[in-house]
Amino acid sequence: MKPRVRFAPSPTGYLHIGGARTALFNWLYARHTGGTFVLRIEDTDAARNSQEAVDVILDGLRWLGLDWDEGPLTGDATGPSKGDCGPYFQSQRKANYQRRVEALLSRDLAYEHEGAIKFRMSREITVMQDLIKGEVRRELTDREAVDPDFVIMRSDGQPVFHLVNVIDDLEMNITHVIRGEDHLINTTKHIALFNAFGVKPPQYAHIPLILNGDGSKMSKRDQGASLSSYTEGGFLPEAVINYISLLGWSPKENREKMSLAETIERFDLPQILKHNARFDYEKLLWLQGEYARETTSNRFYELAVHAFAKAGVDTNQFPLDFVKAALDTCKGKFRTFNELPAYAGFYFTDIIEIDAEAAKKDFVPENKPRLEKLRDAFNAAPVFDSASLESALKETAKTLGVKAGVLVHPCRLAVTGKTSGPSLYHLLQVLGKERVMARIEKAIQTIA
RNA sequence: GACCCUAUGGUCUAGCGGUUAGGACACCUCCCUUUCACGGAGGUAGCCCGGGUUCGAUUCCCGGUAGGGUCGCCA
Repeated sequence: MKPRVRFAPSPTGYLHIGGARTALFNWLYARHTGGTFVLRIEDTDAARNSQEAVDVILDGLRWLGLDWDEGPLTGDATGPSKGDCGPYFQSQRKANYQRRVEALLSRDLAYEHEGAIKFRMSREITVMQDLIKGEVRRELTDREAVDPDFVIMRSDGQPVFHLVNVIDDLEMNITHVIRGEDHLINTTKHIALFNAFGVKPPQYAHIPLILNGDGSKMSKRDQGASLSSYTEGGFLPEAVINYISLLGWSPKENREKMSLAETIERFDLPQILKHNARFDYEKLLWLQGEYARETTSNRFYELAVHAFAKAGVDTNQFPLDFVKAALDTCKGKFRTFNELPAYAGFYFTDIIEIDAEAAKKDFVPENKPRLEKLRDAFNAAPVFDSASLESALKETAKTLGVKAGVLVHPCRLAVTGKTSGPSLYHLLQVLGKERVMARIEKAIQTIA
């Protein structure tokens, strides 16, 4: 039988990076084995659910490219879905839970207590086989020793997580439960419930957690905790996927940067690590830079233009050829697209901001005649292209008896306002003679 | 407090009963270069501690310590 796995998030208004990684591992396992990836929304807690919160999850998974074979098509709990095991919203499965609870009640496997329904839990030591952790023997905690039974239906008639999770996994024929290690201890309850329903439990694979860089628990507000920090942070989904796939899983053979196809090919449960991983933002940035460098032209332009738009710069005000040429000089030189407006904003404004520190160093009196000479040389260049400008600058430097860098730095500062950026000669060509001459002239004027 | 999981450089990891303990990110140096980035060449840095098993433990076992998780009419 082909594996059936599921990602069963609760709509809380954001998608945690750890949740995204759980979804990824489930998805990878399904794709690797030719199995089925089911998306189920655990919205039993009506108080904190909304369609918007569900959309955050659906949009996040779509952005990552984690398509589901069964599950909702929209964030509307009563809306359309695909697959034969629906509804895929727990809020729409009340009747199933009710029926199951009654079955337990009738067999005295559950009982009413203060209006709630409690499940009769065994006091025996539970031994379970986890695909990742191996054999886990669980004794009762001190509280469980007092009362091992647990609530499966609240006094207001709402079913509780443990119950619905098990019933849905059972009714959706889930074969492998791949979930965070925070559920490891819950598993004894789940196995007991499966047994009570007379069904063999699925196989469990508890994956390690993702912690902050300092080893503390990663909560909502921490850097990188929410998937939205990447979707809005100028990241490429393939970079995020690649990075989180490496957290708690190893492809062996010293591989780091891998295509999705290769990850699917290599992914399997036995290679999942047992220990938690810390989130390393720098390494993510490195992968992001690698992938950004490789983006195809049109996608690159699209993402770049979007990044400028977010920063309040409408590149559509400029000729398309100019925009493309400008962006071409930036490719491979930054990491997240959100860095781009600061990196290349000088192309799209006439009011450039000059780095004050750099100005103190480069806009000094002795550089004034040099910049004037350079201006004249540029002005006299037969063609205003990178090659001509480069030779014009180098000739000027030679004439002045200085190294090229002596002219390069003030020139860059004059036309971009910054000390680093795209290749100087290329950016000069893209900027065009008119803008370049004006900016150099302006810089000359500011020097006493 | 009880119960559970885990432990290789700062981080992600490979690995093994005998290895110069490998790779990647980050960091440092140098080269390339107009800057930055890329690329290239080097470098600093690691098997948590204590017992045991063994001719020999980073590797196997036990204990400790540390980190993480769970103990809800949340999911």
